[in-house]
Amino acid sequence: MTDVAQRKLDKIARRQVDKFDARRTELAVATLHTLAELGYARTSLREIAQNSEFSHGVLHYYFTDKRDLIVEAVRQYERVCVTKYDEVVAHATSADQLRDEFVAMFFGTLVQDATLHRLWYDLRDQSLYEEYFRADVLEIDGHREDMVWRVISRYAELREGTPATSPGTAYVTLDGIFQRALLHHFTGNAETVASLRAELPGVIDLLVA
Amino acid sequence: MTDVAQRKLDKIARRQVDKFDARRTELAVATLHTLAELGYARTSLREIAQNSEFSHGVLHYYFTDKRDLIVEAVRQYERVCVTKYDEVVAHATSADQLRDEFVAMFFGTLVQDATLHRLWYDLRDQSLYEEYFRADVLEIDGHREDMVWRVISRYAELREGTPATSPGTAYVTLDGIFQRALLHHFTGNAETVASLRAELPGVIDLLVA
DNA sequence: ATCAAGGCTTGACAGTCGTCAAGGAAAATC
DNA sequence: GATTTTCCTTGACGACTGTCAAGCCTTGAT
Repeated sequence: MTDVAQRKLDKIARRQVDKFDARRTELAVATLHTLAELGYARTSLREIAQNSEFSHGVLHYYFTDKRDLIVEAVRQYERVCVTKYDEVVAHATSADQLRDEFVAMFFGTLVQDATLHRLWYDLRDQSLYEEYFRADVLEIDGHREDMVWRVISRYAELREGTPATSPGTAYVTLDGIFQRALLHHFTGNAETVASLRAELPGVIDLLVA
Repeated sequence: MTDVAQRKLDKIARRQVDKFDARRTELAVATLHTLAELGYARTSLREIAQNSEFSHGVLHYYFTDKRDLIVEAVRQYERVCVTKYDEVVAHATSADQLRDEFVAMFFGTLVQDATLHRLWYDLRDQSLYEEYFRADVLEIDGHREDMVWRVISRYAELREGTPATSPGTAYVTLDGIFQRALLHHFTGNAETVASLRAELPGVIDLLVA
């Protein structure tokens, strides 16, 4: 086989692989939405397929089994959710501005992406029962911690102070507030969410005092 | 019917009710253990029955359906887990003692009752998907917050200071640390758990500074 | 134009689920 | 001791699950 022919075949192969991967992520996204809507416990392959434009059989063409599919959906989640606050950090010129915009985005995504956040906590806890995607969960959790730390350390910088806690503690504190706000958001308990929002600036200050 | 006969009947009726309730809680406890072991997603009625001394049919004699059973199991969890730290608070005579014993019990129950704690987070998140036991979850969450607040406010008292946050913020901070420690405990990541333990006293001080 | 390969649908499989009815065993009542 | 009531088991039902094989349709290569 000539070099030219070889290169041509490679190109074709690559195109096929690209197409294959594109379909995989397409189906992984459909899976993510289904999971966010129904939760891990009640998500079935047929339900996932109904949220895509294909039939249920196709899932076993692109994925070896359900686990493979869910792992891919989890990784898809990661791509969506771990750089949320970076633009806020990037263009904030004062501490107050950073804090206010962070709070706004914090509660903005809480409402806007509520089902997706609900899913994250579901998946993180499921990983305590089934090991198969725990590594991915830990990786995402680390990225979330990094994301929070970029905000807090930048805020300390603008305040000309230093963080009062480790990155891990800062993360779990803000994440705990987020979880609680999410619970009361789904309960329809708007005033509790509002009071959490009112408290958040003070907590941030506590983390850098 | 004479008064005596009436009272006798009442007594019998009460005994039957007591017996009925005793069986109910017995089965609810079996349900709780099954849930802790398998998680909400994979817990079936037949599996629950196998963790009791009865067959699967009996569950529909004492409970109207699966939801009824799970609600009762959730309430059973509440009875177990929301007074853990009260004895520590009661007999601590110095701030340092209270803090040290709290930390010890915090990480003691983390390891000892790990599967039960894992279940709590599972149930709390499931209540975001299905509303039927959300009220119970909110009630338990409130009791956990109260429990933490009894510790923190007493600690502040012994330190002759005042809490630096609201009860809610204090709770979610400690709970966030607990969740993270639980995750790394199940992962087998002992050094991360140890470093969270080393950090905890500092966080407590931060909450009352 | 023919043929092979890839992409997708359909339908079936074995297993599990919650639910419930029929009936046996045990206990309480008379 | 006989009879009614309570308690529990067994087995079945329809629905739903993940998985997979058979085959159709489309696409691209020759």
